[in-house]
Order: sequence, then structure tokens, then C-alpha cells
Amino acid sequence: MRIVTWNVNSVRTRADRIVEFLHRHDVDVLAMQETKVTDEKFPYDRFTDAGYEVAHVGRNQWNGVAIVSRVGIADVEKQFPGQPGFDKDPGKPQDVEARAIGATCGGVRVWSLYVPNGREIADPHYDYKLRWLYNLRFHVQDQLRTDPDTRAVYLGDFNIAPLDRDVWDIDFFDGKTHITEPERQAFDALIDAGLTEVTRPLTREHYTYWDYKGMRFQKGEGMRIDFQLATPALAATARTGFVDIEERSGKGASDHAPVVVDYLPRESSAAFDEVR
DNA sequence: ATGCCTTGCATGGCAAGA
Repeated sequence: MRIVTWNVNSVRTRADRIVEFLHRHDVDVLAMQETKVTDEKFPYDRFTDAGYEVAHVGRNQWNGVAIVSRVGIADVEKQFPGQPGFDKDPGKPQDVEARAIGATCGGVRVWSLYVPNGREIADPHYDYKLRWLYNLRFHVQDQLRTDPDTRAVYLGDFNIAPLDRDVWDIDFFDGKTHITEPERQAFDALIDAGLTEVTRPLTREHYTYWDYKGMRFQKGEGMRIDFQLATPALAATARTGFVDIEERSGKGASDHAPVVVDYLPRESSAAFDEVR
């Protein structure tokens, strides 16, 4: 089963090339981030016409996450349990943003995640980002405690570069977000909870994102911030993967590239283990 | 160069991205 994560930076602007991408790479499940559209205005027909079902949550022009699947979509959740909102005024109810959607597709629990950017280290959004990640960790722990054999993947735009080599110039990021120790610890906490980041060993590409500004893509100056974090049962079946650099290179591309992973079906995995 | 693109929107100069 081929599962992809892709921050599309507007699903309406890029509907043509997203559908083209699904066909070109024979995709089973695509988790999108930054659809930048409300549920009402989502271009559902473009995907249903192509043979996919859609689950989406979008409340305004910001954020927005979706899952499109041709292997079924069941039990949709439009936020993860315990997902915090942004509370610029602690006295008021938190605004839970459209940053997480979960659905079961072909026996895999898929969570499309758009982790808050953090903006500046001194900005309240930085604390929001850390809080969001730690609450996600608690959710993952709960899921694995309930069912250690669950096949689930938490994938998306994590807005964290876990290693220094995940950015083109670590000195450029001195004092900036995405590379700070607290952010990396929050990412590592997801790994400590039992997840495996499966894309790094499967692709030779360094980066998944290149800023539009300053010809960053043409200069090879990117960041590795999009990932697929799989539970043990699913991670054991990850076989091949790649970052679709060509998709990022075209005119009118998103600033993120699709990150693709092929997982063996549950049956094949059992057979494979027996053969071993 | 507190910039450089690109998006959506009460289509205006913003806000936001990373």
C-alpha cells in the first residue's frame, strides 16, 4: 500500500497537479496539509471523479488537512484526542485549529498532521507548537497502550528539522525555530513513545521543503521537515520510499515535495516473516 | 536588505508561512 504525505499549499490552486500526481504514482492514500480551504469549498469532485474518497477539515483560509484514499475511509476524527488550541487569551476558550484529521484506510489508521509553525522562539505560537506535539505524544502513547499491534501512521508537516544536516546551513537557523532543542526533544518524544520515522532510511534525498524566496530550490537549499512516523507493526512493513523532487521543480509547485512510502499489506508481511 | 515568493481574502494591503 502506497501512502504519501504532502503539504500542498492550497488544494484548490493545485487540484490539477495533485490528481495528476495520484495517477502518476499510483497512490493509495494521500495525506494533505495546508489545503487552505473551508470544508464547504473543498474540491471534492476532483478526487471522487478520480476514484478516491475524501475526509477534510478546514475552517478558514489557514491550515486545513485532508486524507484522500482509494482503499476506504472510515471512523474519521477531525482532531486528535487532547489536541490543544491556540489560546492567545488564556481566559477564553481555545481555538482548535484544522491541523489534524484521522481515518482508517485499508486497515491503517492514518493521521494527517500540520504541526504549528512556531513563528519566533519568543512568540506564543512557539509554546503552542511544543504543547501541540506533547499532547500528540500522549495520544500516541494511549493508542499503543490500548493496542500495541495497531497499524497506524502519523504523517505530515512536522515543522521540525531533527538533525543539523536536515537544513542546508545550520548557522542560518541560529536563533530561529525548527532546529531548537525543545522542538527536537518534542519530536524525539514521539519516537520514544514507540513510533519509527520510516522515510529517512528509504530515501537518499536530504530535503522535503524549499522556500519560494531566494531561489532556494534551484540552489539546493532546503529543509527536511515532512515525515511518516509509523507504529511498530506498520513500520516493520515499510519497504521503499522516495521524495518526489520532480513535483517540487515544476512551475506552480507547492513549496513542499510529496514524501512517498510503500508498505506491505498485512498478509504479505506475515508471509514474509514466515519465509524469513 | 527585519528582503527575496506564494497563498487567500470583506480584492486590500495584509497575514501567514518556515
